[in-house]
Amino acid sequence: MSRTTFLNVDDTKAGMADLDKEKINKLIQEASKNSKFFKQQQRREEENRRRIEVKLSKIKSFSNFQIEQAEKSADRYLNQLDKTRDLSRIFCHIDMDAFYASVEMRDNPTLQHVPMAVGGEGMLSTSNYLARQFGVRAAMPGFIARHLCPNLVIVPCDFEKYRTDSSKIMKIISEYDENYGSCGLDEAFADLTNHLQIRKTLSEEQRTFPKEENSIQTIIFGITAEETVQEIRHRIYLTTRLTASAGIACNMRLAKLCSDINKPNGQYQLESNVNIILNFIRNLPIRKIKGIGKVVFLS
DNA sequence: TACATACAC
DNA sequence: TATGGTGTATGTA
Repeated sequence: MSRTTFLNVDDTKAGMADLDKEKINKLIQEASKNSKFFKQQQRREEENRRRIEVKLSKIKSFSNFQIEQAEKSADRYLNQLDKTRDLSRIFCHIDMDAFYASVEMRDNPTLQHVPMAVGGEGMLSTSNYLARQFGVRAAMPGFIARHLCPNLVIVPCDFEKYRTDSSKIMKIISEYDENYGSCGLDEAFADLTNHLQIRKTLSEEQRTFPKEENSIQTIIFGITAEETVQEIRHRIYLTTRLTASAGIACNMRLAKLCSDINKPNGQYQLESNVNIILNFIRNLPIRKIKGIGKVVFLS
């Protein structure tokens, strides 16, 4: 669940590809202007522009010699990092699809075919995919969301309920990596390397799960990382009736990037091959990298 | 070191 | 009419 800032709709997340961004941004501006918040943001933007100017003029003042030295030292550092590169492990990142919204839709089917969001009038936590079509997103105030989507249904947060589902999900993940790490209620990382070794010795029965809850039909999952993650997602669905997306790669950051690719209810594996990985990173929009937000992106 | 800012969920 | 709460990392005085 990411942040939408006051001026522009954040189109970097799933479900926002074909929106009329110009129209949405205009509506957001219309609803925001004259507010204290808006003026505060404008002041900060101005301050940031000034800081970027200072940086640029500093960059211009560097001599060719200084630039060469800096490049050399960067290369030395990169060389060092190259040596520490480890492609031998396999991580996965599990990311629940529109988590709070999905829980509410599961528990109240009348919400399933309407644009809805979870949160308060002051601030929304997340929205379902139908609402995202209107530009309604996490971290957007409810009253602005209503400008974008007058029929929006807003459901209050019920963290107790989300925590219950979350702990069921985390329990499943822990069976694949006892040292898994969670990130909020709807995300987790697991290092599957050890499990994949052990998995080779598991019987077919141990890799078999019912197709549906209480169904006699079953699915047998194979021993690859891809199939292991399918198994995890399937088990999460069996237990919670919620869908998850997942990414598989040789480290956590790459796995996280991969979980976004086939969202919702999909997964993507990045091959552990240096050239493939470098190519993947090269083609990445810079905003997708952890730590690069709106402000750093502009500078 | 303290305080502010940016970022993520 | 109106824009959260919490934690971490990083930059700056």
